[in-house]
Amino acid sequence: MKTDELRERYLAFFETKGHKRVPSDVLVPTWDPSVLFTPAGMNQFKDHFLGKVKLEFTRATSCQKCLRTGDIDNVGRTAYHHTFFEMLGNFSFGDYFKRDAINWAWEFLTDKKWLGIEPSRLTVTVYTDDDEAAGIWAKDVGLSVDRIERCGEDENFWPANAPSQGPDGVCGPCSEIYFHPDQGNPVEIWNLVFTQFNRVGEPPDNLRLLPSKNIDTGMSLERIATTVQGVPTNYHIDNLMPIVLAAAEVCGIKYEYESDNGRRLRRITDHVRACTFAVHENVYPGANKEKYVVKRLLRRAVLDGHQMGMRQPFLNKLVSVVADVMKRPYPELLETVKRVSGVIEKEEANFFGTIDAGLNHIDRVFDQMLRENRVTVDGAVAAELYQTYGVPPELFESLAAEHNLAFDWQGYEQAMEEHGEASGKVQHAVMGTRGPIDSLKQALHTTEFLGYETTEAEATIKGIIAGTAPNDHLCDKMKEIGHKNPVRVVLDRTPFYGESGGQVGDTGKLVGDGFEFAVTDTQKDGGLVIHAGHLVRGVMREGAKVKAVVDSQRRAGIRRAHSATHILHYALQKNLGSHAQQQGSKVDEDWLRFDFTNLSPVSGEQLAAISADVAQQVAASSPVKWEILPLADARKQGAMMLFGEKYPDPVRMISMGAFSKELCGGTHLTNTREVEQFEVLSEEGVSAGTRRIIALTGAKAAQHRRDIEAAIEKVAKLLGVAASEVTDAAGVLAGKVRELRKQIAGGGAALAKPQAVGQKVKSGTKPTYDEMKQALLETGRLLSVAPLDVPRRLAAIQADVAALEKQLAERSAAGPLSGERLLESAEEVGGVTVIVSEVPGVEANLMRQLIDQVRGRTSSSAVLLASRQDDDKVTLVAGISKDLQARKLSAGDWIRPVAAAVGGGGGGRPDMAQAGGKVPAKLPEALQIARETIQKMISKA
RNA sequence: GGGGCCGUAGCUCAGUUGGGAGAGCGCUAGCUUUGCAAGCUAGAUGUCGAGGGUUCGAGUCCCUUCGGCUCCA
Repeated sequence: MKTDELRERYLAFFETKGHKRVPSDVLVPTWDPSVLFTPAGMNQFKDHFLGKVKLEFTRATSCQKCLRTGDIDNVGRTAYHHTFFEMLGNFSFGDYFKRDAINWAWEFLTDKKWLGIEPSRLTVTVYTDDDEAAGIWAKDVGLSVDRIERCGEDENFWPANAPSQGPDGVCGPCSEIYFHPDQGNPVEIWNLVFTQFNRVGEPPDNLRLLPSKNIDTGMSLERIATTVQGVPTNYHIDNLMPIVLAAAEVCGIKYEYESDNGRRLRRITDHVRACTFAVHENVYPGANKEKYVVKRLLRRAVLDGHQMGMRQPFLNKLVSVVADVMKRPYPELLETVKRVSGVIEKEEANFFGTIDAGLNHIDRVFDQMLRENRVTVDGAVAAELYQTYGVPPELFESLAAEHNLAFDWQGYEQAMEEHGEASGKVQHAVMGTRGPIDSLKQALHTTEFLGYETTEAEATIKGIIAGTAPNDHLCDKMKEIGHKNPVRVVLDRTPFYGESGGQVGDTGKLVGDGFEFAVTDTQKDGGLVIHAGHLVRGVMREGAKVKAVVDSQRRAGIRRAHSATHILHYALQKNLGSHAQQQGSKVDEDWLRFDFTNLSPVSGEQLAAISADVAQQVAASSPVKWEILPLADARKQGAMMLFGEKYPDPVRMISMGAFSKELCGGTHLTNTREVEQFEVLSEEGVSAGTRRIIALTGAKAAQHRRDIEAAIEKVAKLLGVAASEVTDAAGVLAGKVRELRKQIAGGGAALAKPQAVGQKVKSGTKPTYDEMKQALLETGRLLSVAPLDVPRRLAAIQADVAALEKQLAERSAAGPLSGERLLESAEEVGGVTVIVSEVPGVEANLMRQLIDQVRGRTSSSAVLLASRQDDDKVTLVAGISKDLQARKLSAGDWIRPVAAAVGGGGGGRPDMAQAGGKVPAKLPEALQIARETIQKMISKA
């Protein structure tokens, strides 16, 4: 039986038992912050199990794509381990329990109509004291007692060891079904979890029966397929073997089960399948969270290829094979093969680069080991190379082996552990714990949301929660004013929008009889809306009537920003391509941040075109409408759907004119013109493949626009050119500074004529705002400063130019400079040519060159030059010839007392020393000291 | 979210208690030579990522910032 057929039969079987067939949730559920990837079939039903949502069905079955990295080291080595796999499951939310779960599992496995597995090949386990389950297996199914094994809480409890070690919360015993093949050990094929307890505290008597019990079963599709198809490992089933063989072909080797390369090919198979799905869902390899997991999986697979001799990207060629074998359940994979393999290829190429660089680092380590005569690669060193440059330790080890060197894995592991601790651990949220919010949830289920129609409404207080978790609690009344931690209030109905879908929560106030509560933030928890804030006057009681009033001005700004976000999303896709999908979004008062997929930075022209498109849609005054409709209908109408977003059904769809349809729960305008203005503040990278645009709307956009206009005007005035020419003019000015610096350093005789920088102001048409803005942005980039800092920076550059020109003027006033001319003023002291001279406008570098010239023309010389700068600085450089050094004279000794005379200090090497001072007025005296000092030094030597 | 590393010539990089910006490859010219990444000689090339600070003096020390690489969670 093919895997595709097996999957279908399972779902069909449970449909006959009254289950709703639910499609697989996404692999990367961004709606669930507690996990990076979907780890099990039950994940999408968490809230169903906890009674947090209204149940539209009480029995469900699904085939869920899952990804786990806990056992990643076993992948390829064993027959059954994967990172990516599909999990079959059937679920009961307070509906049927053990009896049906067990009987149906047995029926599906053994009935000829379904899988028809020989019953004698199956045994089961139950939890130690679960007589109920054991009884059902014995009496209903008819298993003999020797085929029902009782196991402890480490094996047959979920979560493992929960009764004794926790965590608190929902838990229960389970029953596992084993298959006994002809050869080898029995394999667990199905796990039935009976969640019937709530754990509270430490044993004994810490397991309380839940009022509604649940069933959660899981059967790995790959494993049951292996069993049914009678093949030795999961990698031999009909939808994995083609990938293994394709990988072997791409790598140019023959697949053999029992070999290092066999293991490598299986690992490549698993990882490329995982990466294909993840990248398909727009999770690109990167530095954080799930992106990092994808990157690591990818690199492990590439490293396996590298160890088999591959030196060019190859994994990307397997994407189409994965899509082909998985096309029946996931036809959408076929549509993105090109994009997915492109992304993978790019990352592969990156990693080959990393490996190349790593080889150099490794060689350096080997060289050092050779010098120090060591034969074992230090694990800590290897770990450091891995942490810093990504040099894979496996690569290090195999190269070490080639050099007959050992590799210290133990030291490596230890160093990595220390690094993990230094990087900080994160504690995981415990599932199913019950706080005051949860009891409110059970009583209320949802807060009725009125915010789409109004910003004011009458409501009743249903709960007041004070304190912070885990010490938070419900209270009947609240009279304390000025409390430090925010208090949370739950109403039966509210116009306040709780933060979700990137839109921030509303602020405002709750006014009741004799009291007022200031709402500083609004959050959502399940279906409840939580108003957080502070009591500002009076006494607030549970059950009291209030008037809930949203800060409508702020809300208006949020609506502008949110609708503008949808328009921006449209404009991005139009200008960059359909890949430019939302990756994240934050909407605040007239402020929005939008992350989207795009491999390269968005150019100035593209950005201008995007802004123009947004402006055009705003000006077009398109109506904004929303409707509630079935998810399938929304999809049919081409509404934008995002991966990882969990959409309810029916769903709320926002449409703007004919150009935008998005599923969204946020608050919006009624017409695009109400956005008023839209201004992009910045475009930047957040991680590889993801860009971020920050933009403003309404009054904030208008203010920003005025700031830009003011800045450009200032710049234009400063440079004396038209606004459209500021970039060029700034470039010329920056070039001029460079030129002047070079002249001063090089001592070029020609004094640059101060050239007019576009003195003529062109009349002609006034440039548009967009042109001026782009000019300012470009100028900012040119000078590497923020656009609004451009005027200040330019003023500084102009001051520099003036100072440099002054310096050059001083120098040219003093006449041409050269070693020859200096020699004219030389005096002879004991056979040594001594020059002590002020050289106006000359800086240190040029002084050194002059001294070198003198030394080149004389046999024995001592030269000290000085110049004044900026009215408060003196620069001194002294040099002596080699023969004087041989007589133990030092330029440093000479220059020190001279520098002291002008209030400074200095030093350097024996042949050349540099110093400076702060009192230019004393320079003449200092030079006199210089002459006396050198005379003494020469006569003494 | 946290840790580490790197930005110096077109490229790959060196630059040692702070004191004259370098090497190899490439490039240009000449010579030599019939060749396969040839040899010799000469030469050009730098906002030492950006901004600020400390200092008489910063590629080097401190702070800020931008860009890139990398690991951990």
